[in-house]
Amino acid sequence: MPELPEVQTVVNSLKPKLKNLEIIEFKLVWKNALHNIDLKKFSKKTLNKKISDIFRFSKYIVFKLENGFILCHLRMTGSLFLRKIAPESLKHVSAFFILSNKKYLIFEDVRKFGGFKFLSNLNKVRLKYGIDPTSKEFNLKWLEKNVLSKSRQMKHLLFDQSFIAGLGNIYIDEILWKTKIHPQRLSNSLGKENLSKILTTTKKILHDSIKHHGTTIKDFKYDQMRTGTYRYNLKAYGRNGQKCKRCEDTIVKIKVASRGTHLCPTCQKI
DNA sequence: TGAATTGTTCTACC
DNA sequence: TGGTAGAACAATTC
Repeated sequence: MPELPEVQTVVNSLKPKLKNLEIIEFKLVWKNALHNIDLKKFSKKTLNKKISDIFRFSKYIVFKLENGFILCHLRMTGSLFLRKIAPESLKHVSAFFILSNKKYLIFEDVRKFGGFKFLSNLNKVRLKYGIDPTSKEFNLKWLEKNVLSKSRQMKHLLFDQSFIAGLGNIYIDEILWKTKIHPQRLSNSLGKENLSKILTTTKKILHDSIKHHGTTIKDFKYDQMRTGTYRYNLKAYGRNGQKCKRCEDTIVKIKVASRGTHLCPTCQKI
C-alpha cells in the first residue's frame, strides 16, 4: 500500500538509473492504465523524449520530459521497476517502457488501479493537492492556522490529500497512536501541544520509514524484489488483537472515514 | 460467494 | 454555499 515513503523509495531507487535516458517504446497491456490520455497521444508525447528528472509529488512518481511530465500512481498494488529483459509473463503487467539503454521499465499492478497520466505542466495538479509533510512549509504555524480552523475528525483530515498530500491509512494510524490522539477527535479541539506532537511525529515517522525503504505489508516492493522493512516498526496498523506497546490494553480495529482504523482505547481517548 | 482492500472522486447532507 | 462525511469506483484475493 504505497504512501509517501514507499513512493519516495521508488523514486530514490529509479532516479540514478533513469536520468537522461530516452523513452524508445511504450507498450500498454492493460488499457485502463492510461488515466487521462489515449495510447496514440501518450506515445506521441513521450516517445523519443529524454527523462531529465524524476521526483515525487504527493503519491505520484513524476518523470520530467522536455515537453511535459509523466505521472505514475501506484494506488494499492502497483510497482515500478527496471529490468534488463522483457517481462516473461504479462499477467500482472499493466504497461512497460523500453529505454535507450535497452532496459525495460515495468509497471506491474495486480489490482490494476494504478496507472499513468501525461501533463504538459504541473500547475493544475499542484493546486489540487495540499502541503507536503516533508517540506519546511509544513510547520507549527501552518498547523495552527489550518487544523484549528476546521472541525473535522483527525483521521478524515489527515486523509484529505487536498489538505496534506502523501499520508495514507498506515501512517495516519501510526501518527495518531504515537501522539495519543483518537482518530475521531475533532481537529478544533486540539491544543498547541497536540499540534507540536503531530508535527514532530509526522516528520519522524516519514523520515524513519523512508530510511527503511517503506512499509511492505503484502505487495509493495521496489527494485523488482526488495521489500521495505518499516513494517517491523509499526505500533498500531495491522496490530488489532495484539497488546499496545505502551500500555496493557489491546489494539482494536474500528471503521473511521470508511477505512479500517487501528487504535489503543486506553492511550487514545476521544 | 461476497467481504475486504486502497486513494480518489462524486454525491449528499447540514 | 462551503464545509464535512460517506459512499461509489476500479479489480482482485481468499
